[in-house]
Amino acid sequence: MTSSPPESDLRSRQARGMSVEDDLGWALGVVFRRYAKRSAEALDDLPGGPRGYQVLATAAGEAKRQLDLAAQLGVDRTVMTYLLDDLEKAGLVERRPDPSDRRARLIAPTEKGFEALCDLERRLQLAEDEVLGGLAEGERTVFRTLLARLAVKADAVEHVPNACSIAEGLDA
Amino acid sequence: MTSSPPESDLRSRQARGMSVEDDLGWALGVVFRRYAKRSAEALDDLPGGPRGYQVLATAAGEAKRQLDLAAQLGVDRTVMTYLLDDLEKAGLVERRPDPSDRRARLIAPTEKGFEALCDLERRLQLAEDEVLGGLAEGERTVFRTLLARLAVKADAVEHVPNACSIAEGLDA
DNA sequence: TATTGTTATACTCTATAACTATA
DNA sequence: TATAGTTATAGAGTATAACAATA
Repeated sequence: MTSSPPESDLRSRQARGMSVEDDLGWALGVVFRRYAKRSAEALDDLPGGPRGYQVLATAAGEAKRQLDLAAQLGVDRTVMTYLLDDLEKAGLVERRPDPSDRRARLIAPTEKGFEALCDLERRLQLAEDEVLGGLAEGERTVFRTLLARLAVKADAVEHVPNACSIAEGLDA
Repeated sequence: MTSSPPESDLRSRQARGMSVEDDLGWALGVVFRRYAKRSAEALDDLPGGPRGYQVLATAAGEAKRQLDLAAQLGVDRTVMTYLLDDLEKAGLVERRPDPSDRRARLIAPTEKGFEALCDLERRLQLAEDEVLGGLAEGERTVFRTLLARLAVKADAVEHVPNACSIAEGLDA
């Protein structure tokens, strides 16, 4: 490996007199990458890693068609094919024919898939706890609450019809 | 474009009875991606995008050698070469010979680079404000503070010598 | 002999296009 | 004609390896 000799980004920022507290982007990136890294480790043996988990978790609620699953998780439908190939090979999900449309396949976790999901969720919980390790119990709650509000807002904004799609709908 | 028909991830989670507040990973991902998207838009015309900005901002403090810059930002040294090629072509940074080592190059923003940096920082501030838009003023401060503490902790943990490197140092 | 920086090459991930089978 | 899913292919982005110049 040639890259990333781990020198602290923080140290140099402080040396330059920049206030860390003022840089949302830096903090957000560090925390997110740390969580991403920890959860990727937790999901290491799962085909598709974090995305394999998302597929498993999403399909666990109710059997979903491949294309819907892809749309929901924001992955390309071709990627979804590969992802499901691997998960199916590992015996974690199965493709069932959709009785109402013979072109479509319904994706559902197998029994083994459900068991794996339980275990994975427990491991992810540990990763979360580790990331929040710097905060006291009460602070964690506050942080989670505020973050969740930002996320809900961001999620809504991102999916709200924009000016263009509204305009398209209007010219009827 | 075939991918990502924007259906709300949130809606489906709620339909499944999962509590959003409990899922740190989901919230962190949504908020981070939203910030990443907004800041990428803000840095659209800058060679290298967000990473070009990081290079510019880091080199602005004091001229740095390419390899140090690469290590600090966690990018491969070969990627740094391409990045600097583009930034130099745009007239934003210059490679100066290091007087103390003729192999090395010191990277420093040009005057144009400094001007661009000012403008970019202003644009990034707007992106930050947009992401934090869901919170009241006092809440923003709390959120920033808690996030910063997590980030500082995570940054330290990530760069602290681990058991292996400590052991290596011991057998002297 | 080791290190800085460059270049060429290979690999990984993802998207595009073309295909089949249904509708 | 349009859609669900598959496959093959091409395209970014990134890393690996070999190289020249210097230490």
